[in-house]
Amino acid sequence: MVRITLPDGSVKEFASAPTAGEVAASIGAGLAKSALGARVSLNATAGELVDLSHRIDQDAKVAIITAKNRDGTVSPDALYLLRHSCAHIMAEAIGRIFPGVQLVYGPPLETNFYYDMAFPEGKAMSTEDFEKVEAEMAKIVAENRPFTRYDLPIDQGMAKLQSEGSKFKLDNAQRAIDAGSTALSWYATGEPGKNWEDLCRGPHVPATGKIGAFKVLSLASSYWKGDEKLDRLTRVYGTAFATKEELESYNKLQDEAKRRDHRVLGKQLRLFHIDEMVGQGLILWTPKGSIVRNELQNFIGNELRRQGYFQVYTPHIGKLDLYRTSGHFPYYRESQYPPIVEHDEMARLASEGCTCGELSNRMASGEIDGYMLKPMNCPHHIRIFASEPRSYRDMPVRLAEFGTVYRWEQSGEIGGMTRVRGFTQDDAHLFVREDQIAEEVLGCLSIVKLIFGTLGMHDYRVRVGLRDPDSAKYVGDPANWDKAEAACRNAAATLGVPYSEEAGEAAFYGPKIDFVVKDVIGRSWQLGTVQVDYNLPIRFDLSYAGADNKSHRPVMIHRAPFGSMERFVGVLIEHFAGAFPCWLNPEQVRVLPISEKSADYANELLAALKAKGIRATVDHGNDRVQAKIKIAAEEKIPYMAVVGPRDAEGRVVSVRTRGSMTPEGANLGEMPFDAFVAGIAAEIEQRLLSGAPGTVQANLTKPV
RNA sequence: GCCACCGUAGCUCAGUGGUAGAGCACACCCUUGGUAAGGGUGAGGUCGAGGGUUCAAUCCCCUUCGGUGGCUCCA
Repeated sequence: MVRITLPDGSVKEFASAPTAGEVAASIGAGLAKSALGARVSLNATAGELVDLSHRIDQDAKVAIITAKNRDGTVSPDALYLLRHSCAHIMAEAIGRIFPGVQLVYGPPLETNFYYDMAFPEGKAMSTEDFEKVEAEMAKIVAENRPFTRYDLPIDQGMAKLQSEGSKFKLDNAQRAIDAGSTALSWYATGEPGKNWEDLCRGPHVPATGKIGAFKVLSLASSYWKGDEKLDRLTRVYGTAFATKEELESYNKLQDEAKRRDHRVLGKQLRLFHIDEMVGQGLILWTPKGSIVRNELQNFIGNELRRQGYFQVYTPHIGKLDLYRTSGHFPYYRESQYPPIVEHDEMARLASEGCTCGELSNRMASGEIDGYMLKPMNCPHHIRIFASEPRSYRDMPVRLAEFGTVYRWEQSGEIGGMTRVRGFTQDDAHLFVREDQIAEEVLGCLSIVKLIFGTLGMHDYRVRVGLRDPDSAKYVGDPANWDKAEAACRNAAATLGVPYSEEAGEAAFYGPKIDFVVKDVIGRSWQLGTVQVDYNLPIRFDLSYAGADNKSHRPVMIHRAPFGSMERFVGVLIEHFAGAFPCWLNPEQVRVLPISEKSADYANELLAALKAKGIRATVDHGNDRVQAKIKIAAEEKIPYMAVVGPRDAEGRVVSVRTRGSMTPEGANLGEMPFDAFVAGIAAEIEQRLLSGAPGTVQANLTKPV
């Protein structure tokens, strides 16, 4: 007797061990038909995802997986099964088109799946083959062949793999054995021995026909086991859903993501430019993007003054010796631009016949000096701190600078504004007494909180990087580490958002708090960071005079709430989909005269707006208003002031937003001339988000 | 850095072994129109760069630069 408990709490009893499919059938024929798999739990855990053919030989909780949950939401388990199964179908299809392809590994992912394969020498798949592959896949799906599992004991299974001669599958099997598997399983798409099959631990949907919709997405390369020294593989991405509708909405989402992509919007809205002639990964801030950046810098600058920071300026280069002391040179040589050597030195070395290799070595050893583009701002700031004697009364000393740094990123990693070779950090270094760490870290976080709150960015992750207790790579006194870690943890807790503590994620010099956001295509980016540092003060032998008249070592806090201006603005473009709130927007109001007859009134409004420091223009073109509206809306200008003879007569403006796609909804109606100007000014002054209470938009649309 | 794909007008893209096309943007003219594109005319390209094959290359081949998607990396 096997007792099966269903999710609603009801219990079914079976005389002999049923398969998951039989359990489904016992509940109803409809369920049996739509079932894709089951989740079986022997204890209180979430349980294991299994095939419908899986036999349940003891009492268990069983949930039958169908494409949609009972509440109509899409089941992640169902997608997992569909995609895992579709990976097999795609592999079979590709195998038909490219005989001799070796399979490596094909897992399902969050929104898609891939299959890594090794193509025979000289053969390669291209995106042009996608149609052919999809056509083959469609055939396999139409044949509705069952996924049939069979198990072999390890020795037989390994012998089978040996004879087939795939080192990749042999390795997969070996890893499964190492992980404790007692048998190896295969899945045939149809009949074992007759149809296509793959070593696979499963589970799968019952038959190929369950794949309602699929698509081959893209082609990429990967390394076997992610190791660049091992075989290079071809990775084919695809995705699958239970229905065509789901695939369509997935496609729509991808299009939407593309529309929000900061690289696309940045070009469309002329926010920044990357120029071949200037160099990869080097951002040129155009006038419009510069306005956004400037507003952000002013915003944070105000807060820094309030918190007692001192603004400093430092040059873009520094002597190699500075970086030998800080430890950046030569150890991080790979990620820095090569050093700059002076004319005389170069001439002398050339006459000696010094090779590049020698030059490099002699620089590393300190025999030759030169300058380096700064990879970080801290060394310069440290020298400012060290430039005068410091007393415990002066502490903390907070030095802030929008400092531009340069790093040599691999060419394949550079892209858009989020990964660049030159970027400006909203950097600051706080030189603090040990007893001030906790409070100062809190102060740093309050800035981050203010920024994220003001910009309405709530979808971020906080990571507290702690030291790995088993590692000896960390510098400093363990007792200090404990205190610093506690300070970071407590500070993170004040943010009111969930945070994760990650052991081993600390820098070697101290613990840190990182803020991580995702971009539209799901890539994670670290933005702001706060790091406690015990190391650099030692390397630079920093000190201050204590109350006891003895010399004490300060602790440094590195912090950059935005991270880098480039990356932050890139993420911000995507966050707002280019529609910046009024205070950040390059153009805040566009005045749209109905015709030339209203030109004077339009100019009067423009002058009044400009007098308040509002960024406004007039569209005096001979287009009709409809066209002017379309242009302004496409430029994502928050407010349009439509003015015609009626408005001039009543001294009002007709306000419209770039608003929604419903034209009527974006037309806000009339507002007195002075109230409009004052309303916009107030909205900017308070840095309100678009549509937030207090904005012109909200005031005009609020119910009477 | 590695692999695949891509590079044609300011932008988005079509196209061909016989020296190029659309839409939008731009300029000018007509139109003065009340909430997401009125109409006409025109200008604009060394087809990313260098080399090769060919009677002939934007198209085929090689190299190079740049972009995209991944992999690897990221103090």
